[in-house]
Amino acid sequence: MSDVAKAAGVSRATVSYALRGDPRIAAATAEKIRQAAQKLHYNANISARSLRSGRSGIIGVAIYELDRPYPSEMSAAMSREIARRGYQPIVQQTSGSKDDEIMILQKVTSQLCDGMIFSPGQVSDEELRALSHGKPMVLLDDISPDPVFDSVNTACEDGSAAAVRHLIDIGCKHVVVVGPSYDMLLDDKMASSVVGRRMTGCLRAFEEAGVDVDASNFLPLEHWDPIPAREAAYRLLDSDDYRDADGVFCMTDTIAISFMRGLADRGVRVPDDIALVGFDGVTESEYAVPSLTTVRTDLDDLARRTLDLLIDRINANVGGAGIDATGGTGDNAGDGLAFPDAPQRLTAAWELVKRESTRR
Amino acid sequence: MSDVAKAAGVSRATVSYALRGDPRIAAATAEKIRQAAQKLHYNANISARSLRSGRSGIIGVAIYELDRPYPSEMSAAMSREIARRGYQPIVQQTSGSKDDEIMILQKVTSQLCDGMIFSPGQVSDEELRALSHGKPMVLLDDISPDPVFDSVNTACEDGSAAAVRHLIDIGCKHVVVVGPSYDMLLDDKMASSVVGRRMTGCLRAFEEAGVDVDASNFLPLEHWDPIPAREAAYRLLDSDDYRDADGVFCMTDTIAISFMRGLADRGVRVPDDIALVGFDGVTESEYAVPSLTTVRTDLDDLARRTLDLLIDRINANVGGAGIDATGGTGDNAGDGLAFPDAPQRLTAAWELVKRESTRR
DNA sequence: TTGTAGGCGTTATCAC
DNA sequence: GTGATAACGCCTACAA
Repeated sequence: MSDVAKAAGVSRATVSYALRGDPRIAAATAEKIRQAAQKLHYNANISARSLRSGRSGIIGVAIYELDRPYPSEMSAAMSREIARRGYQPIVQQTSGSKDDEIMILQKVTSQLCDGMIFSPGQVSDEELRALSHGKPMVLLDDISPDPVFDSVNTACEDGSAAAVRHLIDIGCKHVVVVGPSYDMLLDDKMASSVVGRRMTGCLRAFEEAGVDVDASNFLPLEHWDPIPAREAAYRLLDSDDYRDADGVFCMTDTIAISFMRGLADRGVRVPDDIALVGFDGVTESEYAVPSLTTVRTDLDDLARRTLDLLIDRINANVGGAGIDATGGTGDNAGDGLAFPDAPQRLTAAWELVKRESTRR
Repeated sequence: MSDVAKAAGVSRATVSYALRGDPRIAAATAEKIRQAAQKLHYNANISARSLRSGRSGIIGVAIYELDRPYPSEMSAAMSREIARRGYQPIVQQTSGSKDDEIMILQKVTSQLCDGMIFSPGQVSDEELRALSHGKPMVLLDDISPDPVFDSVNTACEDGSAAAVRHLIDIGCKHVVVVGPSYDMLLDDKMASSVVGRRMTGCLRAFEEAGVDVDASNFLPLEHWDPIPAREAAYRLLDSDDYRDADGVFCMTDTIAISFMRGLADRGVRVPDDIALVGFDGVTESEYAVPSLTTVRTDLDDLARRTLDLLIDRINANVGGAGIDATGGTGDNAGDGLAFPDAPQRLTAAWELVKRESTRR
């Protein structure tokens, strides 16, 4: 910074002001400084800035299973939206264990980032509050009963209901939901977990159609992974309970595609013998053979809503403008409106995309 | 840190030493300090550490198109391996433009990270050197003629040759390679680009089989994306040049799966009418119907080799041990061997996985 | 084996 | 509108 100051014939403080677009600096001076910085390949040191001001201009995304289509497409959408708002995105994988989630939050995200987007796996809301160090955080698909943070959710209930309704509409007599166990109905987490809310949606659709529901309408999956999902198809075909199943709703596209592969292993035709619906709307679902009907979450809308919330909180924290005065289109939803302190809870746009797997 | 020092009854310096496992501190003292830190939820501030020592304990992965299966599976593998070695992984998406790649390197990766793993799109090796600020970097699939950095590559030539050979072996009379254009042979970048090297492998296989090659053996693709790949299938079927094509090698699995979808749109059967081979070995390839024969890159091996190189360079930079004395299994390949200064160039393990798409 | 002191590159608070 | 100066929290000679 000293070098730039010298080259531009000003003091270091002036360089700092000019580079961050402080209006106090004369336009001509600022331009001269910017050019000097450019020529010297100068870039402000993030560590120093963060140490001194507590702001880094970085927003972090921490997500489970970066190698699966849905999380990776979601991270990509978040990254794009973060960059569009003049922040630097970083993505981190929370590979399952609770300790790992905690470590990521402690060691990098909460320290380095001005705000975080987190898809909680194991950590509770209360623990998160302690780990957040007071930094703004928006949670994804967090359904805890009394939320501590803003959150944006996928349309678990409505989406699942639409999926099951669609199967019934096309004439399925025995619809099976792959993922949750029937016993879950007894669970007190029905309202506070993603599975529970999706199951609730399914039940609503069954009820509206006048379908009586029992254990034979659910095929539980220990892990929502490709291998168990593929094997679940064998279980469906081998068990008497599901013998007349003619429609299946899988709780994620990845499950649906693996399940479909399992059906293909046994020569069962989709949609002729069994119709199939997924959830997420990953790219893959469009290119599968047959292409997969699915409840598509609008990831761009999800990202937009998430960042609306997060950036409002970040600005509320300091009561000022963003760190990068040059970058922003500055549409921080709701200018001038005081941001409410109570955690907000939004739902991303979605649609039922009808494709070959339910074409009859 | 002062609080921890007070709680443990030592000075701040002692806390710093103890927490990083400096052998000078007595084991009992160190333990006492660790417990105090734990109780107070103390974590060293990365910004301050990085500012003072130049080391952050973070390794960055910068990669193109985080929302595609191959890059996302690769990032996940890298993240796991980075964590396994006691560093914190962060992933960034370089969404295409050269400016974006530069910005990512300038603004965060090169500043914040002790080392970087980069899959270069538009930026030249020389530009990278300037942007790296002397920090170690390992490139992925960088084939520049005189490399500046270590790199780890996929088996472009051998893998492609194996793919084409396999198609010929199962009896294909007219093999078409989807991706590069025949004109590329005239290009001087044959040896220094991924496409070029994969094409070279194809040509070798053709030659070894005594097959004469012309433009009808190549179906060029403007962008290696699903939509153009799907349409490429229509082009193949509609053009007289490819009328008798009975085997297709696609340069990535994503292309192959989209291409296969295009064939299905026209009712062409795989493998009966046309056999198909992909490249990468993404999870999706195993669950496609029919499952896809592919040249699978061993991502764990790729990650291992990449981090062997990178961590050796990081340690050479400071001539010491890793930042986290507790974390490492410490198998930094080749103990005691002086690390050569010349850029290394390694190739990841791979295998041809034969599946239904070439079963005849 | 432990304590002391100075500085890493910024930004914020003052004067001017 | 600009310049001097003191922190931010940590690391590391060096002294004890």
